[in-house]
Amino acid sequence: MCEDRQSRRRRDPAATRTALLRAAGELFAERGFDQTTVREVASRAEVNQALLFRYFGSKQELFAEVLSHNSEALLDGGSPEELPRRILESVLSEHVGAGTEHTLVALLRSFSDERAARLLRDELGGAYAERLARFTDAPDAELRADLVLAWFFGVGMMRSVLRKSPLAEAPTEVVVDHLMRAVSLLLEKNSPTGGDED
Amino acid sequence: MCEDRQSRRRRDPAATRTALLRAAGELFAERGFDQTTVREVASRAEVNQALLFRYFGSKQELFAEVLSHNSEALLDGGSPEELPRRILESVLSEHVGAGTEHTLVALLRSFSDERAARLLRDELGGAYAERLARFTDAPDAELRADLVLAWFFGVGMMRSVLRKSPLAEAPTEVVVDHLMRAVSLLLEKNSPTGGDED
DNA sequence: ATTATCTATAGATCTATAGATAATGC
DNA sequence: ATTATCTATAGATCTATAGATAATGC
Repeated sequence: MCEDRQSRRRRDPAATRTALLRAAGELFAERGFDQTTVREVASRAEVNQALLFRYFGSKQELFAEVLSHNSEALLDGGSPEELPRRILESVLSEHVGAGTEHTLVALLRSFSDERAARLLRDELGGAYAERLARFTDAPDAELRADLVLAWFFGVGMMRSVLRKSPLAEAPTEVVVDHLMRAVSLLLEKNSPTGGDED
Repeated sequence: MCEDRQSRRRRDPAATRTALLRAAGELFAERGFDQTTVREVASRAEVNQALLFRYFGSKQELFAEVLSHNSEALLDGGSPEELPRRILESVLSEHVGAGTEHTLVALLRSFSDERAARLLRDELGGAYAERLARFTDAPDAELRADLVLAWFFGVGMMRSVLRKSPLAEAPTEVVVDHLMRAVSLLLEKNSPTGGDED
């Protein structure tokens, strides 16, 4: 019998690519790398599944592109002093929404995948931590930055991924306040002319 | 032709069960829930794969049992005052090793799986956070406990799962010192009679 | 006789590719 | 003519189960 076939999409490579990237961003954020299938991505993008491979080569390369795309926007999207707060708010908000860049939740949901983890460690972790390290002149600045980043990720994980109460229900500002207070301890700058230290 | 079959294991239900639990604990810690297959578990336990289902019903139930088993040991395994430090050390150490109870790394690697996440949120998260909340009498004690737990998990994740430098190479004591200092801020007790704290 | 252990496989995935079809650009 | 899009499927998983086999306990 004549199955009704998918109506053929208009030829528009750029739009197809963009649609795939966007759908992938949403789905990775909703389910993580593992649990997202290429068929779901294609389906949400309203694109044939084979095109995903034509444009990105593999599911993993697609993920890498999503991550670097979204991270650039976050790292360079505002004043440097506000970066810690911006990262924090990105992992706290789960509005996997409309036009704007996605949150870091995609990343948080993908920690457990070996291949995704390598990307995180090598490309992203480095970029975020390096920026945070600039906030302090302590000799172990990079370690402190890692600890702060780990906190942000951990909180985002428990709140947006795990949805543990009461953290999941707490107002963003309350969470941000608590964290920023403790973080300023770790990342404070001791002015070289002899400020006090902890 | 006559394939050489698996030599039949001695009948010992208790030992079989234990072997499966132990192998599962190791593998979940090494690879997480998703990436661990029941065949690997059975193989490491030197047990036929079908027995896993006989004894635990499903992969998910096996995971639940591993988690609760390991957590009990951690929660009740020492002085209450030392609990934060014990949790922290558990996520920092990755010695997925011999006889002793496993670390929490199994848990950390499984955040992204929906089914595993439910277990974490409902059973474990609750137990750990509740214990931590006892350390402070702040009105938002439970939220603070969540934030501390999130930090521990986040640090464990970046160190043991992601293996990000320099965090992955830092000595345990250094990491513990940094965290415990900041944590004492969040969990301090303002004794009503006005003694000194921490 | 009971039941722990094992074999074999159903059934349900999922990624990736080869090659057919048809819309565009020259 | 070129190449974006689509069909169909190979090939490789993985969980779970039905039923055969054999070790134990009475």
